Amino acid sequence: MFRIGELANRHGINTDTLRFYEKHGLLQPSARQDNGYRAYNQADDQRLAFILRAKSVGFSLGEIAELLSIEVDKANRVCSDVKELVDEKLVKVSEKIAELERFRQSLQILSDGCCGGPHSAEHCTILQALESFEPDDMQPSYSK
Amino acid sequence: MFRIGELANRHGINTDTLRFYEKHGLLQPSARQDNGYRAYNQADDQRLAFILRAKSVGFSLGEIAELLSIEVDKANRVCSDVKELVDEKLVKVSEKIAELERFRQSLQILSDGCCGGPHSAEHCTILQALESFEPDDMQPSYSK
DNA sequence: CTTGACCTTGGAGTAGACTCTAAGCTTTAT
DNA sequence: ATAAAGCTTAGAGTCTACTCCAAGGTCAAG
Repeated sequence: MFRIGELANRHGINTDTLRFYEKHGLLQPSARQDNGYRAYNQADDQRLAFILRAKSVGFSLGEIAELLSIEVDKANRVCSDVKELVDEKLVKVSEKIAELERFRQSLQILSDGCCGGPHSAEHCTILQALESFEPDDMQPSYSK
Repeated sequence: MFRIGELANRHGINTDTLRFYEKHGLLQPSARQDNGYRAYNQADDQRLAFILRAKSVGFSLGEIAELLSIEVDKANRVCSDVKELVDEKLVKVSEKIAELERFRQSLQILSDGCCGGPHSAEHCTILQALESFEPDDMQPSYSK
């Protein structure tokens, strides 16, 4: 049995985080001591580890709640239930990467076009681009 | 001279967004009509276009405020002031991409290991990984 | 018996970028 | 004349994942 501070410490997180997870239904302590202190057992510890691993691969707390609901009812769930969640997340992450890649390329084009020197910014190509170019003008041209 | 609705319409945004930008110092209407309505002129329109272009390449509103402060004082600023902001953003975006790439690879490994079929989730490799693997186990192994 | 570390609760604050609501005035169209 | 559309304001709500705060109870050490 661990108290909240011990459990938090074992996992390198804050006690507030544990109370936050509890409030959001991710991790209920299995019991309370007579004095009202939260009492976590081995299973709670493992559940927390599950949560933190899921977080480390990018799942949001909402998605983790879904994963947990399958985990606790494994016997009545199938692989495709689980894989579906992973694959949906894979799509979301890939889309976000694609968006950021577009940003990165636009920024790179802006950066490359600017001398970055001590000249007056009045003719700075970056500002000129932001003043009047269309977004398309900041896309890379694969044709050249 | 445009009223708030016209300006919002021309740029495909919400009037609330315009008021929000105003409150946050990004875009002040150059005048007010006698009835109190906001009156935007050509310069305001161009400033808004600048803001939206900067947004489209990934700048946050705070970063855009910095760009605007250089833009309006161009004559006394230099290229390196501008390029610095772009390059800092480039670093932030690249770091975020790197993080998401790690997520993507971990998720891909989880997905690849699972049959995704109608079998009981009791032996699902994804759940097993989240139950007991160390985060490193979900990194790709470049050695193979 | 006091100090300090730990625990409890409810609730507020943070960041970012809006989005919505309420109550009310103005303008435009019928 | 009236209804619909548009404008005003201040302020609240949304989402995510915490993080902090206040006021107070509990427990071990010195």
